[in-house]
Amino acid sequence: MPRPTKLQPERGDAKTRLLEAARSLIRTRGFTATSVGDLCEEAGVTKGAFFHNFESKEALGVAAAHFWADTTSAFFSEAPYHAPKEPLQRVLAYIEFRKSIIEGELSEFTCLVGTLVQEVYSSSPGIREACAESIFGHASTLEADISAAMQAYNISGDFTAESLARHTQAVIQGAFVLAKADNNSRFAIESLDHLYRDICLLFDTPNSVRGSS
Amino acid sequence: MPRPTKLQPERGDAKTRLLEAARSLIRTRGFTATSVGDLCEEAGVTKGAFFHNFESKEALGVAAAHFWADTTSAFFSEAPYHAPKEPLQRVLAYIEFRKSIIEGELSEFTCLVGTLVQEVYSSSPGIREACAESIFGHASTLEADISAAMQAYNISGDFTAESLARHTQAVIQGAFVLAKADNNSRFAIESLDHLYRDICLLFDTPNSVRGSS
DNA sequence: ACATATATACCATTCGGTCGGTATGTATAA
DNA sequence: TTATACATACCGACCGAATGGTATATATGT
Repeated sequence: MPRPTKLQPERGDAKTRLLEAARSLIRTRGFTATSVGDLCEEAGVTKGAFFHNFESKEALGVAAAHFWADTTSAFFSEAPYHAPKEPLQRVLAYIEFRKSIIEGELSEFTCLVGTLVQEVYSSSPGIREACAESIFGHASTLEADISAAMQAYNISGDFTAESLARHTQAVIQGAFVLAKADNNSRFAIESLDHLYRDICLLFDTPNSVRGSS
Repeated sequence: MPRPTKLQPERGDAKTRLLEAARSLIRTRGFTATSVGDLCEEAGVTKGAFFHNFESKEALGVAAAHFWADTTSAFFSEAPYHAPKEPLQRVLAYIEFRKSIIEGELSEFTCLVGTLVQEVYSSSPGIREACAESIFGHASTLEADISAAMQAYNISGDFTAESLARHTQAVIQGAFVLAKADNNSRFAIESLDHLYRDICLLFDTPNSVRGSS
């Protein structure tokens, strides 16, 4: 049973606070550069609480990736881009929504698991796998709309709903890399505009083979 | 004047060996998780040599990013994708070339500066800037061909040669993130296929406005 | 000889992690 | 109710190892 901590009871239980601290600090500094002490300080918790709730720093990394998957999937499932009646419009609305949430500090809109997996893919299989679940799990939430759009437009190119869903995530992840390099969000927006245009073309041109059968 | 080291003279001077060690280790473990001791061991060099050649670990990070920019720009300028006579074909050949060099271990084909900048964009402005120079510098090498192709096909959409060049790099960087999450190169290839198709559509459809003036 | 390049011993600090202890909640039973 | 018993959650001092960095010595090329 979680319980408010003694030190700062108003902030809730230690585990959640540590996961929130991890989300914030890892997005800013990276996983390795974030020490257990940093996390405890940010969470207002002691090391005892840390190692009571997590077996190791790596276990916190895995938990942070799961926490990210859970919170983001709730966030996206409640987002307004599901409203349009046409499936293609929902896909395009998703991209517009992704653009709209690019605001404020880089560490506030970039992806925790994308950063995390680049850093530890080789040294921590557990974290890598949890990140993969988050990324590809989110991608899969787009598949139904893409698939319906492909049927509606009678598309039968040499790609699939799954591959296009994954590609959108690749563009988004790459957009974040460019944004961090540029220390500015403008090129991330720019790439999402390219993605938007590319998907329009994919669904609205003679080049995307429209079968007649 | 560089000089072969005493310990392993056949491997050349310490500075170059440290930069090569950095390229390899940082791509595998990340920057923070790579210690100065690790670098020295991998390079077959002592700490004295390290701090003689680099003022600090961060300075090595900056130098490693410049080293990456130099070696990759030489590599790409000699690559065969410049051969086609049509500019659009050169752009497409570039993407095919990028696909063709996705081979072997993840740490052998992924991008040093893309990984590096995700990790330290906030904590080390010097490294961030060096990474940005490498990424956007490489993107700019594509601009002439894209621009020429846009003129040849009389394209006047709401994008530019610069933006498309950057977008290709976003896709490539994102493809590497997905590859690391999946611990496999297949989805990286898949995204480059999407990029290839998208560029074909962009240059070969009624949807890309072909002005008559 | 003299500047440069490499080697080695060493230092203060920080790291992830451990451990004994305390405070709080809950189940049981008189 | 109240006393007892036990489990859970948190605290904070402490540990050995590793960290980035320094100081000094030595080797090499001109």
